[in-house]
Amino acid sequence: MPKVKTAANSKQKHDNTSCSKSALQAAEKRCINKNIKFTPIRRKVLEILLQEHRAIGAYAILEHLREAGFSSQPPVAYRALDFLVEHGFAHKVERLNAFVACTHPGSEHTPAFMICRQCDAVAETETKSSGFDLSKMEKSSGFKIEQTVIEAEGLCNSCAEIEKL
Amino acid sequence: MPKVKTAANSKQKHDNTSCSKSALQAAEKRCINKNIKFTPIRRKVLEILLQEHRAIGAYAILEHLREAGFSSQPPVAYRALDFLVEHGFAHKVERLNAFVACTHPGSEHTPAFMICRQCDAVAETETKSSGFDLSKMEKSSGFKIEQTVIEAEGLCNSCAEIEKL
DNA sequence: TTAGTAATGTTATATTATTGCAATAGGAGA
DNA sequence: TCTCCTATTGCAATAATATAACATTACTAA
Repeated sequence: MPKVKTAANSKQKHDNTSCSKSALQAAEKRCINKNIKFTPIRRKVLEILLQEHRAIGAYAILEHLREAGFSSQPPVAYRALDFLVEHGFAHKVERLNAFVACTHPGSEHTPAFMICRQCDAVAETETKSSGFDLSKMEKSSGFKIEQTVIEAEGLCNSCAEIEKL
Repeated sequence: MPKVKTAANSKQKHDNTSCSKSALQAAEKRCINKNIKFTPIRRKVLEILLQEHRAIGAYAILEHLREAGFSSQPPVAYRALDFLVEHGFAHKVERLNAFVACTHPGSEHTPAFMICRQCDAVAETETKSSGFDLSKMEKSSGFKIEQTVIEAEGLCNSCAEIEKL
């Protein structure tokens, strides 16, 4: 089973301070529109996910919360994550038992993830644009799909390049 | 998070004694051909999965092992499961953190699962026949896929019928 | 036979997640 | 404003899932 690494372990770099900021503002706006509460804890957890810019486990999130002076018992993280996932601000990556900020919140979508086993980057794509036709599966089986988990594990472009050398 | 139920909780019935038997024999044969060892523990765990006929957790397997007089520490189950998964006799259903016997072992395939949230049935289909084109995803992203997890959760045909009433 | 490897036994512990209940905050209506 | 209601948070305990580490046994092949 793959382990969730921290940003420090990863080769991927990205200054996400500014995009994290705007994503938080967008989330705030959406919560007001939907009349749901974007409380400090929820906001902080989303901020952590955005900063991290990869999938991280609930207990890693708890550490960040503790450092930031928030209460840090497991339910705190899980409840915030439940909220974020339920409202489409984050996703759970089942393969990693970890969570990641949604890269295109606001639109209803079925996410598909590509998880690099080398650098731990998690890229999210929309199902539709990635060759998946769920409706076909529904039709042929009579199964009524409510939720799907689509996760590919392998090597991202840059790690594959490196491996060639 | 959905809980893994036991056969007793499920509405689905199926006498799997005979098909379990032939599946075990087939597995045995395959192991001889591949020159890998189908030890009593591994055989028993596969038998449990086949009998169960749905996804069950490692600790449920351990109980069965204990009842059957096998050693029942967690590593026993996890090692057998690793073996079965590695050699295509079983799959892990990530969404449930549970394991299920492969319904068409022997052929290389990328499985896709449909998990009924009501009766817990897990149906396996082949990716190709169910509207997924992974190669498209690979091409457009440059990501080299090594393994995929495709799991749909929803209502199976019969549970959907019942719900209509 | 003996050295090497694969498999098993066993203990301990790590990691992930939930339950249950008390305390508090914030909003809607009297 | 007060009061009730509900949502959220705080907190302690524990459940559920999974792995590490190392000793022992069994099988295999030179």
